[in-house]
Amino acid sequence: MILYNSETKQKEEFKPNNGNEVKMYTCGPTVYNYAHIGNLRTYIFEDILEKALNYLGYNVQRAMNITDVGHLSDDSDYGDDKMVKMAEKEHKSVLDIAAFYTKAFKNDFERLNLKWPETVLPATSCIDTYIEIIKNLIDKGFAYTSNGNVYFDTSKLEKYYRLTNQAQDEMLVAARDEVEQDEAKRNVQDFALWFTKSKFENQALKWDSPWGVGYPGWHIECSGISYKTLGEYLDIHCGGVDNKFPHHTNEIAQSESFLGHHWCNYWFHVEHLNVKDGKMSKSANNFTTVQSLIDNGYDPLVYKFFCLQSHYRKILIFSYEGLDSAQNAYNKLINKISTLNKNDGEVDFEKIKEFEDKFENGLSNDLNTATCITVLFDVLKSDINDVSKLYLIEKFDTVLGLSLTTPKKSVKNEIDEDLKAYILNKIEERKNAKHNKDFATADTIRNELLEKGIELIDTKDGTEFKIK
RNA sequence: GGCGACAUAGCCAAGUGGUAAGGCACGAGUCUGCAAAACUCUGAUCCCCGGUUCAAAUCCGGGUGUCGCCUCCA
Repeated sequence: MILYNSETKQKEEFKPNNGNEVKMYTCGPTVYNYAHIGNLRTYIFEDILEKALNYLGYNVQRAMNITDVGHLSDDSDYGDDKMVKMAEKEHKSVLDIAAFYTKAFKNDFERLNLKWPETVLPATSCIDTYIEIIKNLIDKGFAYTSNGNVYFDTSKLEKYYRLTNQAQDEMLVAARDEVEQDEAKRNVQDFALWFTKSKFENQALKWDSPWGVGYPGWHIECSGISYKTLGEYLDIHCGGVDNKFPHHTNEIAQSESFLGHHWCNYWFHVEHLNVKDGKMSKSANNFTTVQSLIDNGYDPLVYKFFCLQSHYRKILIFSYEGLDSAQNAYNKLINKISTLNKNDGEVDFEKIKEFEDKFENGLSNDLNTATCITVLFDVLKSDINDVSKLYLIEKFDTVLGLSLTTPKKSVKNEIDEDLKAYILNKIEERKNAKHNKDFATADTIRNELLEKGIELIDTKDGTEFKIK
């Protein structure tokens, strides 16, 4: 499998450290609010990556954190911790808030057919590990205490900027107005490992530590959870592009200084979902959630399909127009698949090979899901038998997770008998009207039903109906 | 100010040196009493300028434009 590695900035042949065993870490959410579909784009592709690796014969061990402590306020840098702020607003404890939004996040995973990683740990469950790492970093001289906090000393590294080409003296310090410079740091790019004092005094959760009662810095949690659950060597680390700097850069600094060797071989970053004028974000208040998609009548899988038609390293612009287009395509696909005959013979393993190859090549070529989707259409258009088509589509769907062969139960089977009798009665009435060339009455019946959300479809073998 | 990404038909989008996948929409046709659905057909020389090459959307240089990051973000 060829994967683009953000650290080397090129596509590379993927080789795990240990045979077919892949250790994969994915940065999780801060659970102070619902995830929006832009956040979810990253998790969609991480899920595809994991399933593609499985498809290609690897065993994947995957871990993810849930950040339930120590994050700043809203998207500006003022005020209180995000978690604290939301807790106050909703009159609940910080941990209640975290539990609530973790559950919501998990629910989004289910609705998008994403596999929940085997290991998911809240940041607050690994405080001991952070303390162990920080102690070690201080002992080795990579960290220092100042004004009550513990900071990582970036000047001790040969190369600090690993995922970005920025040169230190060319960086603007506090590029955004709201960001204040912390005078306690020795170097401007140093970052906190442990806080006992900060501008956010009302931190709700605090723990005892060798440096006083306080809470961990943001970056240490991923290093800690990754070390605790996956060990000293990581094959792939994933996240959104915005995390390249400072988050992932700092993770590398901490982890490698602590471990004493190179840590992670491949960095997988997913580009952002934008709206027309820029990125989708909670602060810009231009975000859409899975629930709001559902409320607007869209199947969440339509959004997933929308994402898979483009590449994960390209910005994707979200619009309802684009989503409608994806919805049409997805519905046609599902409908067509549902008409395939399950009993028309045996799978023709000779003929399906070319499609399997094309699909596999798509996955192997830096996760080119767009060509994988194209293979779906190719299969349906080809002249292989239906059983072979179904075999392929089911196989491909183990990676794509689009519920291609298991669409929701036909509404037709679930409606109550009275309604069904009523509709069949109307169809009969219309049939008679048509027979008598009374097309006005026939059309009236059709329109009446349509207003009630019942669509009539005339076929050679008579009239069928569909409830919207 | 620095770093980086992107620019392909009306829209989304693949393509990484050999004469442009796919999807949506539009239009035409078949079918139909009409319509819907379904099926068939139809469209681009790849932002601009210059260079390398037998050959470039694909490589190099210079523009233009859009977006992102520079300690909150997926």
